[in-house]
Amino acid sequence: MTLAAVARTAGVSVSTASLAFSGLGPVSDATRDKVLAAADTLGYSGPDPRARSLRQGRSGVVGMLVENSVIRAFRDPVNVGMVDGVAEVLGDAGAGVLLLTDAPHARSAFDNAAMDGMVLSGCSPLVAELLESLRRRHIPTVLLGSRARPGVPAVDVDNLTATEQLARRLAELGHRQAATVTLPLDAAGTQFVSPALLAGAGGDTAADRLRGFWSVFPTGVALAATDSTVEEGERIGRLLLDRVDRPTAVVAQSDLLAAGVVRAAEGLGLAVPTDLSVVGFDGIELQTFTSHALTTMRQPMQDKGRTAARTVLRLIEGGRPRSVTLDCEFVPGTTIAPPPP
Amino acid sequence: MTLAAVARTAGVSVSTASLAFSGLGPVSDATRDKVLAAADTLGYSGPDPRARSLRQGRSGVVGMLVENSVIRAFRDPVNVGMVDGVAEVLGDAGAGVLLLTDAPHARSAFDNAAMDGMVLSGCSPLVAELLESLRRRHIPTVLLGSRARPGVPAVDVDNLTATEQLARRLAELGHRQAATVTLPLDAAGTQFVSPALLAGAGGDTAADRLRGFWSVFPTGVALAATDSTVEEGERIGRLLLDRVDRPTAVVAQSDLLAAGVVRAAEGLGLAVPTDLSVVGFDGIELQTFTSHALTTMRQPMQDKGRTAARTVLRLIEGGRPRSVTLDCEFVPGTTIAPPPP
DNA sequence: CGATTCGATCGAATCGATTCGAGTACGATA
DNA sequence: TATCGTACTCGAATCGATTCGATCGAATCG
Repeated sequence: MTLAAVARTAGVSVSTASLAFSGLGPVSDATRDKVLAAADTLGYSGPDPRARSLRQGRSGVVGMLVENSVIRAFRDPVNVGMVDGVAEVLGDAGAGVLLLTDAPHARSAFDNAAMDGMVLSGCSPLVAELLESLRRRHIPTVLLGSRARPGVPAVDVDNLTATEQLARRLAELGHRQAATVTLPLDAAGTQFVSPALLAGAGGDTAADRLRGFWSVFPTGVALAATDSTVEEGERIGRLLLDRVDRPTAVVAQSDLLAAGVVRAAEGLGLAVPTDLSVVGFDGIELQTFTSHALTTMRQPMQDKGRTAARTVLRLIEGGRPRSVTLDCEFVPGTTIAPPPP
Repeated sequence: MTLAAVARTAGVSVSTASLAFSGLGPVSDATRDKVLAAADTLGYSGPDPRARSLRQGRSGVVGMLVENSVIRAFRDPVNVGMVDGVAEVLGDAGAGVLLLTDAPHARSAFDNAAMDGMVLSGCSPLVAELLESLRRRHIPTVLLGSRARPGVPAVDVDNLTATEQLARRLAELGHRQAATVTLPLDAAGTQFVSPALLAGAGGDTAADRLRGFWSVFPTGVALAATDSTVEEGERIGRLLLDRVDRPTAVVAQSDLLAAGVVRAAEGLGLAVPTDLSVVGFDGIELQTFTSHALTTMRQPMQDKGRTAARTVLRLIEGGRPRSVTLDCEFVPGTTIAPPPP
């Protein structure tokens, strides 16, 4: 069923039929009715999106990349929130969301799909490569959760300052011996993070949060997780708490990691916050994970997604939107206290 | 940058350039090199997916619909697992996943996006309407988690039998007074579910699981949740446990709901499983939610997604794949015991 | 040496719409 | 009645590839 067939049946030209359907051009009521009637008779269900997108030069689809597999990415509510924000704004704009991962097997879809724009979230080691591919294809791109690049605006929170604020609270409570659990820092899976290593690192989330931590606790131990999960937080937490120089406070770079640290502490018979203070990052709803109200920094996940989507839409329309830094909000919680005497 | 420009620069015809690029036709090495060199010079990044999809009649995109908003859908790991399975298989096939919701604002994307096929998950009240739209557009569709329709195969587990097995375990332990918490049953948000109401219902997940429950406990009370969340499970759980005819066992239709019921019980000072037995459904990893190992029926979420994706791919290729029913596996857990004397 | 075959290349049709400029007919105005 | 304007309608170009059948040249075979 093509528009041509409908036009023939209705006894009008293809162009008129097109106008009648889209409701754009001046078409008499009689003609429009004829066309719609013919379409109905023939079971024509509207113009073929493929043809339309070729002609119009846009497909009405925006790609959204999340790190790792879908299942790993969406284990963290932060990613879910961001995708939700993106989907909401794009949906309102009549666009669809093509869900992509940086897994190797999804690469072909990434390279071959028709997309008008792209939201690249996370700081995958592949980002540079993917960006280059998108640049060659002239696909307007927005980074979500990493630093802007020339010609590629970014949407993020100020990770450094936010973490600094958290660390400062701990310092003000009297903590001198603090440690941190970072998000994955590099592809190599380094565990013990030294300042030297960080110097070479870029402006990733993990690196910025670590800088914020070190700006308050310059000698604090930093261990990197391999994933942002409760289990991994528990594992690293145990490593930290087993050290001879056991910290009195832990700054975890995500709430999931923080929940793991709390668990590790309780597993070792330490009370939170009396024996150990713990702060997280993200502000996801955690009642379901621990009985504590986690002290953390809430970041606006959905707003990040919405803003990224709006930014990419503006790019698609030819605008030159600027990068956006959104604000975090401190969540007091009940997992910090002065260090034990 | 078009293929035509590349062909001109390389001094060959467009058709030859196309053959050289796709690597399909017989092209001499010399020619191929010339074409690729020209492409490189001009910064041509491969054929335009829009044009290609028009000509080939397929876009390399398969839609996947989840219920509610992204954030609500992905609060339940079951949906995440299914999307992961779908993404995995489609990725391997070189296809992309267009993530759609049944929210009103996403409708335009649903109707206008170029898709070769569609996986409709859940039992949204809109399913009938969406199916009709897809039928008119001749988009091959697979249902995931609801009953097959004429011409539309489905992938699901045997919800009735699986729930029956769970209920039977409870009966065998001596329970006579059991209640159930169902997933949302209808758009109206009915809370107290009567057999009469169920008779009119279709073959939805919630209805089938309820039938399984009633086939063992014909007089058991059934309350419907409005959502599959821990909070909602706790709310309904309290309602059930406040009744004068307090049940000694609760069959929750999802693990999240079950976790909520466990919480409600503990909140009322009841011990699980001594005072109250609770079973769930799904087999998601719940260590993070309760200290109990939930007794439940594990359903293969990712496999459901994978199977649905394979089925839709077969449909796209013109095959006539059959509906598939996957198996569940009983997870003993520690939340059931004989009823208190 | 002529006929046959095969590999490489090309031209042109095609996918299904959108869109622009041109054209037509009708009614209104002077 | 002639002219102008308005409201519709149409034809044709275009988007950027893929693909089929035809052609051409060289190599192989009898």
